[in-house]
Amino acid sequence: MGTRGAYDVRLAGQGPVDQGPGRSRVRRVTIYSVAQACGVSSSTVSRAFSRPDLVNESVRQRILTTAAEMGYRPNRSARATATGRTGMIGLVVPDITNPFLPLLVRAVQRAAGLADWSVLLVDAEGDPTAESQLITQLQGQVDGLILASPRAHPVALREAIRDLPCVLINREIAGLASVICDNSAALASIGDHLLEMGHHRVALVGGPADSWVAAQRATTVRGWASRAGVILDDLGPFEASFDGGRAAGAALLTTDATAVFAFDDVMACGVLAELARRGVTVPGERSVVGCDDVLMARMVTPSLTTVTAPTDQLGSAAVDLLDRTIDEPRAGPENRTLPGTPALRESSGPPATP
Amino acid sequence: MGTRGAYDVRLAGQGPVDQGPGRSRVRRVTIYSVAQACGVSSSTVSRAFSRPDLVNESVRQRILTTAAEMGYRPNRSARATATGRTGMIGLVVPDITNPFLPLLVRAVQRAAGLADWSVLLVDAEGDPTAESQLITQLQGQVDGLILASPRAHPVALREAIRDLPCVLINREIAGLASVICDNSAALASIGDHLLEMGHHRVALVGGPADSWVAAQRATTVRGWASRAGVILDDLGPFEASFDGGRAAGAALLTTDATAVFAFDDVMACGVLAELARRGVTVPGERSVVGCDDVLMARMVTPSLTTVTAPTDQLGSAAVDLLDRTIDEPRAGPENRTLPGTPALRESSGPPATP
DNA sequence: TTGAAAGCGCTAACAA
DNA sequence: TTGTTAGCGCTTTCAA
Repeated sequence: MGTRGAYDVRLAGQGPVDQGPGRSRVRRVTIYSVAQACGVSSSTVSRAFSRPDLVNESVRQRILTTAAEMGYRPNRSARATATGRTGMIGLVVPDITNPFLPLLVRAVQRAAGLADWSVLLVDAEGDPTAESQLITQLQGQVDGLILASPRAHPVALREAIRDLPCVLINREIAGLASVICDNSAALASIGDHLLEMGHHRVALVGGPADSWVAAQRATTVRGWASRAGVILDDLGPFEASFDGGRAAGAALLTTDATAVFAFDDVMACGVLAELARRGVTVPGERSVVGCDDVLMARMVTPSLTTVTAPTDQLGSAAVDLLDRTIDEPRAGPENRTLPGTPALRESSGPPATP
Repeated sequence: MGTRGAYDVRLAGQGPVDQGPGRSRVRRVTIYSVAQACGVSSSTVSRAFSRPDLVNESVRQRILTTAAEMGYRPNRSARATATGRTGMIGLVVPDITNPFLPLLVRAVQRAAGLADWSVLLVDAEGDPTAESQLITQLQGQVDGLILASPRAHPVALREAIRDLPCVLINREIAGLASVICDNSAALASIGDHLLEMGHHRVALVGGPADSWVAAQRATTVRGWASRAGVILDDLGPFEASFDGGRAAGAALLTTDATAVFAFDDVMACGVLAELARRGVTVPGERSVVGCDDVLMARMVTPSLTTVTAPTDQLGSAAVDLLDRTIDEPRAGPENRTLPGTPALRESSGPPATP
């Protein structure tokens, strides 16, 4: 006799159901109780939910109705033990207080929800080594991983990931799938615009030295400057924070650059604040350009010229790639690139003609 | 013979283990493989991880070592089916792009992590009715719920929560546990400070009409004003957003108030921006006070006088209460109140004497 | 289209 | 302190 047989018998009985060791919850609604109420077998109820096509339409309707009446909710854990899939993906972010990340989190959650996935968010609180530890802890708890611009060392990352399907956002590591926001065209276009307005000397405020994104953006700006024949003051690296931006603002004033590309919007806000503190006008005396287009970029005064990241597409592309990686683990890692778009606002304008 | 017996036999055999229907993953490391490698029973391995005190020290060490070597990771889903506990809590936020929430999310995650809980973050994207739906979907997936300043209707909330243990943050609903940030003392103290500096007419920029927090803060400010004998211009309600703040800024200029309490920092930033746009100086012509002390409050120019919320304590108190609610479901709901603290910055000062 | 039965990996009574 | 065993709620063969 199978284990289930005994259970069925008990369920049919009158006495209180022994919920097993250590449990004393209210009797839960399971496929068995629904099955009994419908006069069908538990397998049919199971199928009604997970393989609806395999069940007679009218029977299915009946099951769905009574299940709803009884308040049945499939037990995800049980399903997970049976199928080997948890239906969850881990989303690891380096620092949830970075205002770009909530936008990305929302995008990922939305896309994941459409594919009926839950998202386990994990915040490394700005500590790169924590990233790999947290990933290790996610092993066995999720079906796959999305790592948003991870800062951890590639070797540590690989080790932590093991053979969990994984997609990177805004970072490339050989052998792993990734979704990249390419800001080169947008930054070049903003650069050209600055040039047209009369900026012939431009500064670059570099982000952290170990940041993949910072390196990308720096390369882009340097490339544009040399192509455009613009003198570039290469400042940094700075910490990618508001205070880092203030330091950069101070450094900027030691140069003759009339415009500046900051690593991201947060730093650009720091630059704006420092310039304001010192009575330097924007865009009159200096034009300031950010990157990402976080909510704050519209809120500061003057509002920030920046590059809008395609957050929603980044999120859904990441989920999409992860989906494939999970379904076909042996397919080579796919990489996708999405362009940012320029957003010209108040912080850029023609330089004051002295 | 129990189900396990058959499995053990198979494991001991040579042929490839049938991973069950639909599965073709690499053979996973389970307590059984570890047990076999150690020459102990699977229960001992299980205990070594979940009840270490019940296992002989030396045996335990051996198990832990070989488990680590083999790369064993406990399967949370299996544990969950067996114990009826998922080890996860759901954290529902009304709108993750509200800059106060990432701080709270981090606090909750940190506290939860210490209690060995994972956090399933769910974002209602600003839609109050979505909140209850999302909560319903969490049923059977989490052991408990933390609802951060939920906006949904109490009846809908109750229905969605059912008998899931639940703790509210910054909202009170009869019968549910809650953790509240009480800003009344801090706001009154800031108010007194304004008064001392010579502000005798003050405006209140109210948040959304259906917001519990907005109602609390409004009541507090009104109470302070009447006690202090200050004329209060009661503006609003406004949308709790940057643009709502701008609208409020415009409305503020129709009054003679020299200082303003905004519902929260985001709105205060909107007020600042609108005043700046119109060439009104802060704090010279108007003083502006926010609430929450989000990161942005330090970043704007002038920096924002506000009330600092005890984010970390809110998070750990919520987790703590949830812990109790889960362990003792029949204990009455506990409520805890934590005070905010005043943060005087640049946006408040003596009114210009014309 | 359905049901019986075995099994997912783990826990926890119970007995030894 | 350890092993035996039944069971958690679900999925999925296999046979009917």
